[in-house]
Amino acid sequence: MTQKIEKLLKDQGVRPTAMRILIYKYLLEKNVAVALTDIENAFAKSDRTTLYRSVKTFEEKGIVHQIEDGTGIKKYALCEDGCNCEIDTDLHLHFHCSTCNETVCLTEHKIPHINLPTGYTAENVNLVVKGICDKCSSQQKTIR
Amino acid sequence: MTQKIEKLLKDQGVRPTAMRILIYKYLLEKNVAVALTDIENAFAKSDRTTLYRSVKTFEEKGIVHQIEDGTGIKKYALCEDGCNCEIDTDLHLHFHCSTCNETVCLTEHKIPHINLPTGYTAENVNLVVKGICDKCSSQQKTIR
DNA sequence: TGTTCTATGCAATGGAAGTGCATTTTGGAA
DNA sequence: TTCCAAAATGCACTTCCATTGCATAGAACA
Repeated sequence: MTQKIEKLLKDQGVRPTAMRILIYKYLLEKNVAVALTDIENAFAKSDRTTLYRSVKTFEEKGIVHQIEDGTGIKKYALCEDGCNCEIDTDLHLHFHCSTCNETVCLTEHKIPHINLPTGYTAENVNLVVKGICDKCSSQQKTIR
Repeated sequence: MTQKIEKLLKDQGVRPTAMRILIYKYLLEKNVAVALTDIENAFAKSDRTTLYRSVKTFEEKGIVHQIEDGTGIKKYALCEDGCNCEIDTDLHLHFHCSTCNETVCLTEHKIPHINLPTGYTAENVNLVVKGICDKCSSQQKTIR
């Protein structure tokens, strides 16, 4: 496992330090997009700056992508296999649950093509749906 | 003009103070979504808190809507006539220009219906396209 | 006119992102 | 193996924006 991650990081041109491997593992086991603060809380021993810069590096090397989920807090999630973060092919929508406050990547849901007025050029599309996620809505049912 | 705004505010249950009328006028003449800082710069005389709370009140009363354009800075724009900020009817997309840094509401462009996985309920949809706006792209042409 | 509710202004707080610099660690060359 | 240079880490700050508490000014209404 660790070796796989190590190889993966190396392949992307990122030195597989102990901390980075841990961060990668953390992102892997969380299936939601996480904020820097989340990572910080998970690794109280490490400094925020290290985490910040590690994630930044991951982002530059195409290992994670940043998500703006409308909360104003930047979230990060691992890219899918073969993701180039390219417009019209890789862009999926994100769902932000207003109950549990988690943001998930709905990678199978591609963003439909958007027609813009003349003169406008799109470089990036960000689609966030806010509502209640499946976990929260099923919990609600159970309680009642 | 001022009287129209005054009536409009009253109708929405907002006391039409001098400051609020000015803010409303400002939002009206800007056809882009503005940040609190923008309003602050436009009215250096007034306190940031006043502006903050005025806009907040506007938002609560359905006079403006808040926009998350992916910059992490909250933007505000006047609601269209008859806008209820309702899903599937009023939701339009926003365009953020990475050159001039302005965010416009493309109100005529409604967001296509999104199919979510089972268990997910949508309350709100936010679609932001980032790229170059018409003004900036035509300027570029002119320069070259 | 007086009372009460609302709006305003000032000061301060808090959260998150980002930077500069010193120190440690790591990988590779000698 | 040892040493050097580059990269990573940790600490201390800074900045920017959002938000709140409290005291004061102002408006509406009895």
